[in-house]
Amino acid sequence: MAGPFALVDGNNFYVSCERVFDPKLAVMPVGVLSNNDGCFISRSDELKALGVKMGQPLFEVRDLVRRHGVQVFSSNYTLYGDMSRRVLDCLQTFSPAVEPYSIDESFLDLGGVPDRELQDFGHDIRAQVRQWTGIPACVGIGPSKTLAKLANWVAKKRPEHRGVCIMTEKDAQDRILPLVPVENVWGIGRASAAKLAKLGVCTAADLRDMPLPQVRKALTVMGERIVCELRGLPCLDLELVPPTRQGTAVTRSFGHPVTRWEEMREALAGFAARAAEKLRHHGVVAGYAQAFMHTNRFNGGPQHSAAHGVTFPQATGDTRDIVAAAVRAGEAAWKEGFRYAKAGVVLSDLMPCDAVQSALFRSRDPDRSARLMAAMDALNRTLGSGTVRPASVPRKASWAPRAGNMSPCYTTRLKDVPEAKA
DNA sequence: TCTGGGGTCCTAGGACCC
DNA sequence: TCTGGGGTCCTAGGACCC
Repeated sequence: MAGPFALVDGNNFYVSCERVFDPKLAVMPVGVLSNNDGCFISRSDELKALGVKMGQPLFEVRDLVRRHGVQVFSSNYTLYGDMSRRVLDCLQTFSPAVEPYSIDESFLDLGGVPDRELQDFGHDIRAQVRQWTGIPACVGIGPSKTLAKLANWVAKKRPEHRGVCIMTEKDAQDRILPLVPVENVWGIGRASAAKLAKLGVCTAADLRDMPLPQVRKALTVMGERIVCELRGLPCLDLELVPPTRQGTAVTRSFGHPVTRWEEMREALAGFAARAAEKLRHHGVVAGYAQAFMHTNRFNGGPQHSAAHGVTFPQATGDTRDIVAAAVRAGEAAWKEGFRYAKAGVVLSDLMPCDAVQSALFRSRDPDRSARLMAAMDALNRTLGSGTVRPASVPRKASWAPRAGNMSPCYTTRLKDVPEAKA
């Protein structure tokens, strides 16, 4: 196990992406909404100061949004994904071992950087990410991933650190851990925090100092691992090769309630086609497909929630198989007379394409299928997604999620590239 | 009226087997 | 009337993450 580890995290990442391309947003309260323009999932500091919470529904704060001129964006994952890649390119110049952890966070192995240089190194990372991409970031450094995460949280919360917090030394840990509420430790959520509170464990330091058997009893093996990491004994290494995934899903809330099977069928077919693309992108096939749908659980109307699955005779990545299975499963789950708010297609039992067990009676020649899918993916990549699609998927979805204020794809679509006049 | 999406891991409990 | 024990596998559900 190497280390120390750094965690680099883009501040208010989606909001920062919007700000890079629209400088007048810099001093305004800005928020980015979840799909379907539902909840706030990224907030500028100004918006946080107005009291808008993470995950808060837009409709609850409409008044405040109007009064304060809050700039509200629909999420633009094409933009955020591309910005994320640029940040990653930048980080890779600082360490040969970088683990992208989420769209806005990466772990770096800083083995080989002398302790006394870590502070400057952290500031260099921050400055270069800012200069190359325009994204403000914070850096936390510690002997384990959990302590690096915790240091990053401190760097973000406490301005006196100027965006970089080093927790490699024991005395820094002893100083800082008592100040961090235990629910801010990576892996401790609401339920665990409530359990710990009953035991009088309130801070990261309290948790670190718990006897292991007691931790195990309260939080199982996960808790034990967290405590070891808090003590500076790394249990988690960088994951430099992404683990093979267990499943993949495409699910959406609808822009309006869906009441007709016809519309649901189109939606499921579209989700299935997209899920099949994701499979092929990862070089895997699926053995099982599930469709689910449910009504709006918030509105007190008649509720229905159902799921149905189909096992493939032979694991497949062929859009035609997956769409057919999803529609069949959906038909079994469908019940007339409800206002459906959301549906999805989940694929599981994934395995690498080359490990597929041949079915005794197969309906398709796998080589022909693979060639057809590759051709279709290539066309959709170059000519735009949805150019070639199953006949059951309409060009424009009637149930499409709301996206009232989407920013341009500044970095990935030629007509959206910003113009500069010199 | 309006409340996201996509993952991972662990555990408990039932089915099944010898 | 008395009615085993221990293992595996699978699934559903909870908890957590961003």
